[in-house]
Amino acid sequence: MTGEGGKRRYQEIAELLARRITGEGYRPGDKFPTERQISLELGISRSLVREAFIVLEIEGYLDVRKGSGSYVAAGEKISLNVHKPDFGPFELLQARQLLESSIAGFAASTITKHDIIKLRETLELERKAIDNGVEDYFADKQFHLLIAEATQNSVLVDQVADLWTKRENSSMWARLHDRIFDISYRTKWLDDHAVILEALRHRNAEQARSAMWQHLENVRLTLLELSDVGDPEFDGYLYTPAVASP
Amino acid sequence: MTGEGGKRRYQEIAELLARRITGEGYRPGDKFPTERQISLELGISRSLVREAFIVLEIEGYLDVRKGSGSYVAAGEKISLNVHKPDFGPFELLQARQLLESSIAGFAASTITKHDIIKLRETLELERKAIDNGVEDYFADKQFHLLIAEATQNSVLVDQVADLWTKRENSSMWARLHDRIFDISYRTKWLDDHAVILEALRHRNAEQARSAMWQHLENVRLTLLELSDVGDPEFDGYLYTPAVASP
DNA sequence: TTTATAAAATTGGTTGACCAATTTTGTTTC
DNA sequence: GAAACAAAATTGGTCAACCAATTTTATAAA
Repeated sequence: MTGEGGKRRYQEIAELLARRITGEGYRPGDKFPTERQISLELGISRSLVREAFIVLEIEGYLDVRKGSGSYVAAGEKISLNVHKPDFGPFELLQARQLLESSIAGFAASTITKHDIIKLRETLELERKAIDNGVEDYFADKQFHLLIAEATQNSVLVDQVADLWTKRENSSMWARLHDRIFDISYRTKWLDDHAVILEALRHRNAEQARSAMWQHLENVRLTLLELSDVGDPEFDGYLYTPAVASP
Repeated sequence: MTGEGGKRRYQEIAELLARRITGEGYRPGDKFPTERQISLELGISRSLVREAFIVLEIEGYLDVRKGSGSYVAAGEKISLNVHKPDFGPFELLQARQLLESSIAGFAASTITKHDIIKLRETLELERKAIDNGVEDYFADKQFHLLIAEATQNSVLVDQVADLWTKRENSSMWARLHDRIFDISYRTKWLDDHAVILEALRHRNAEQARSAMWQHLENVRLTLLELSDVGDPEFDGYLYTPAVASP
């Protein structure tokens, strides 16, 4: 705790002032000396005092108000909001439609026999999952990632994986997932996947691109139906289908 | 105790930087940009950045050393990003060519007057940077990010930002950057940017897509010339130009 | 070439000056 | 005397300049 010669100056000042707050009968709401008063008293610059005040503020000792002064706080530590942005389902789908359709088109020119085999296996896995009433979307995700891998470009794989991470972290998407009981649409999406794979197998870029686009458009339309349009965060009307060049 | 509008400035900056540390693949011990670099990047004074650094140090994100710099600290706050993938320059360029050309095409249909103004300002900033012999690529990056923002889709912005993060973390790219002395090609790239902006201004999707593709193709060709083809990690022959549908 | 040393550049540390929001004080008006 | 308004003082907010520790680079010696 102490003894380290390399301790930063503002820390020492902060500890000194913290002791003063806890030990000299200050009560929450009481006015604390101003930055200038402390700097004058300790014979140091105000910036240094200010840095110490910042420590005391996030530690929950002080409440600093511009133009007014600093006041003793109740003692709740301030926590940083490090949360990553929360993307809406339809904003995500618009982005996926644009990016993944391009990726599928490119993959048609780079896909290998091995990629096709793995895609076929994943498609079979999807079919079984639906037959067995499995709820998760593991195979679905796997299918889309495999297409990215078929480009032989790990940046594109990483980008698609990131899109799925964004989906999994989307609070709105989670809410939407709870409303989905019917699984009839899953067979429809499975058919979509089969069409995509067939286009890739023929190395037909335009068909692959178009099939992926249509697949995500089908997903979008289904989600639009299943959505609670009354939800204030509903973003289905904000994001229209995306194409690189109409 | 919620997100009141009157949040203090240093706290917002601290949160921004904390997100950067947790979200951009930083590992304990990694060097973090200096106070001056951040202040320049964000266009604020160093004191403000310094206050944010103090918060980050207290919260266990950073380890600040006088005369040396700031380093990502080891602690529970830092998620163990065990793997920090290192992408090659040409693999990155191939991905960017595919994705950013699609994004530029889409942006042509969504761009606003305000977006165009900001793009024009950034273009002017690029011109001045070249005239003054500024070495960094800040304005270049800004231009590409603004095009993503012109789609009005924050997912696409985040994806493009991720591409630039990958570039900044690329060891091979850093090595390549050191070999580049001539700046004649920068005026060429500036012209490319002007062409892209002009296509966007006319809301011509196909031209915008094509212009962005050609721009990144020009970058690729230049880098191919400047590369040390003897480097065992040189990946220039592995990744050919990418198109969604030829 | 390797090592030792000094100069230069870079980095965080500190300070004082000025800006903007708030509070206090003074003046006017009824 | 009370209320309304304006002026002044006080407060934290922001900035640019300079200081000191460290690192990097250049130079000299072995």
